[in-house]
Amino acid sequence: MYICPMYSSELLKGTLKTIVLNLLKDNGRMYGYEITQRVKDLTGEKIQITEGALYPTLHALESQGELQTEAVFIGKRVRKYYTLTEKGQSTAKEKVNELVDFMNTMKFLLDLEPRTGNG
Amino acid sequence: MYICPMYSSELLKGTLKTIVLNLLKDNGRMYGYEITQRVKDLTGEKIQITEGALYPTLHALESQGELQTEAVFIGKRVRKYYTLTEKGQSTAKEKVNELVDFMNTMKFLLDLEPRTGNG
DNA sequence: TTTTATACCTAACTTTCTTATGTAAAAATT
DNA sequence: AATTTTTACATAAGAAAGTTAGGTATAAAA
Repeated sequence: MYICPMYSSELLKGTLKTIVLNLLKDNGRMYGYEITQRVKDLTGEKIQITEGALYPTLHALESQGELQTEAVFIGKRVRKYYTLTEKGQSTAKEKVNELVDFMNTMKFLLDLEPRTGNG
Repeated sequence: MYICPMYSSELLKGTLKTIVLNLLKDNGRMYGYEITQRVKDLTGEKIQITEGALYPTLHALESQGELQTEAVFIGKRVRKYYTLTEKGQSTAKEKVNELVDFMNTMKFLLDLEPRTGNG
């Protein structure tokens, strides 16, 4: 039986806010549980955001003015939708750029794109 | 005046061991201070490994049997050279593969390589 | 002679997760 | 109808892996 190879969780550290902001940038509005499922689905369960990590992060982003919430009743239950504020939209772009730049630097450092001698 | 844009340090978390193991794989043997300088030079100071992070990491890798040391006197000072053990060599490969896989997954998740419809 | 660079080290603290736990409604299963 | 699973929110203790700050001491440069 095949066990899905999740990444050692240290790698995820520092990327959670970026993932959340970027998902909201692309999807308009989402609620917490939806975010965990979307990430799980998109990555084939390789990346699984835990609720213990996500909810505090959402609250922090909201208190920093990056996100705003909208409570919607689904039957008797409340579902909290999050959307980016204007500040959140620019932060999302910055964070994604920073992460991409970091990953490019890392790939170079790991010598995965060796110079071919014509540079 | 231009300030060098270092990455927010959370991103580095979880990648330090991989960087160290990979540098030793490519360079045969290195000492701690040399590693900090090499990374700084290779990345244009975008990634700076602090000694407070590096030395404990080197000690941990050694106690886990990934690295072995060789003390060399330079004048009156000791310099500690680290080399990969056999175990360290396979760990280095695994760690690099994992990090590359993770970065590919992240790039996909961030929708930087959108499907073109022919997959 | 004084400062900077080299070269090692540890410890308190912070950040950011994981793990565990709690609540409760809706849906699916037996 | 009763039980389990899924949905959906939340918090808190603890672990992991860094940063910041400090210490020691030699060699080189100013």
